[in-house]
Amino acid sequence: MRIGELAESTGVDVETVRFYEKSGLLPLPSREANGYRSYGKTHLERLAFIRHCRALDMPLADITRLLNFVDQPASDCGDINVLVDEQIVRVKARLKSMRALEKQLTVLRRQCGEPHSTQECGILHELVSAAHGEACACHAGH
Amino acid sequence: MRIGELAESTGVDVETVRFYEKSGLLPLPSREANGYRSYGKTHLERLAFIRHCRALDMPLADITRLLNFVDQPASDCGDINVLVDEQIVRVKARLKSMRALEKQLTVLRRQCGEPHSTQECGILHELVSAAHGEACACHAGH
DNA sequence: AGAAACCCTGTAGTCGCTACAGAGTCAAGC
DNA sequence: GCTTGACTCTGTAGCGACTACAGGGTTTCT
Repeated sequence: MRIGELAESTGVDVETVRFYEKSGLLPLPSREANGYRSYGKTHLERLAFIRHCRALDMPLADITRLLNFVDQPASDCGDINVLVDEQIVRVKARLKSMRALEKQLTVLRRQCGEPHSTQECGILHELVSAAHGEACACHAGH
Repeated sequence: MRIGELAESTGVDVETVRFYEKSGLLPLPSREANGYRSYGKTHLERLAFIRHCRALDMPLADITRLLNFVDQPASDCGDINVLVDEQIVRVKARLKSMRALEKQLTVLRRQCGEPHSTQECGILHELVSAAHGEACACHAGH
């Protein structure tokens, strides 16, 4: 299988496949006589694994560690739990701040219904008031 | 006011202040005889404005546009609404995918309660099954 | 006087790709 | 046989928003 086919069947960009190889996530494939990369089933599975982890927003460094576990079936899996737990903590934290962010933005958006001169724009007024150290509606309630 | 004081009173890193200057967000300050940057109240307010916008996760390019509006008080503010609306759309979309992500991760985490051999780890099993194109619990229900 | 804390410029690193530039290879159509 | 187009190769640079030096100069405190 050439790189284009591998990329196609995993929904990954060709450049990204080469990037994963360079980053050490994908093992070096064998080469055809012309120098083209030649992939097998194991590469396909490994790439699918990587994409699945990426869909869970795991950093590549963590995926590397997971792949090491996959390659050593006899090792203890305790660190895998830790790794997933850390990821959950990260996501939860981001989620919390995103929720606050959404609220702040909608409050801010309400400051200006109809377009008018910038001078009277409630949104800008809000943003500028922060610059004066005043309380602003969008960041008022923590 | 020197750069350290400015950074301190806005909660911004000194390097970040210089970065904002280089990016054209902060106007060039005057310099002391020794070459040190010298800031005034306007810089302080502008920097606070920038940080407030960044707290709303706006890209620097959008903040630049907002600052242009601030500098032209007579202009129409219609584009400001558009800008904020776009930001809200971005945040809502990210929020949605983050929520799905959290769910997927907690499902995944449940696959492995107690540490044991990697071979039997439910988490790895889930992740690997995706590599075989099978349905996985964490990405099962869309 | 000497050390710590500040300031300067400029460059490189982070993360996970993405987008070239410039070249070689291959299959199909005319 | 020759061109066109699609594929592949390597290597490097760019994104966004910083962060972290390296290698110097200046100020401030003791």
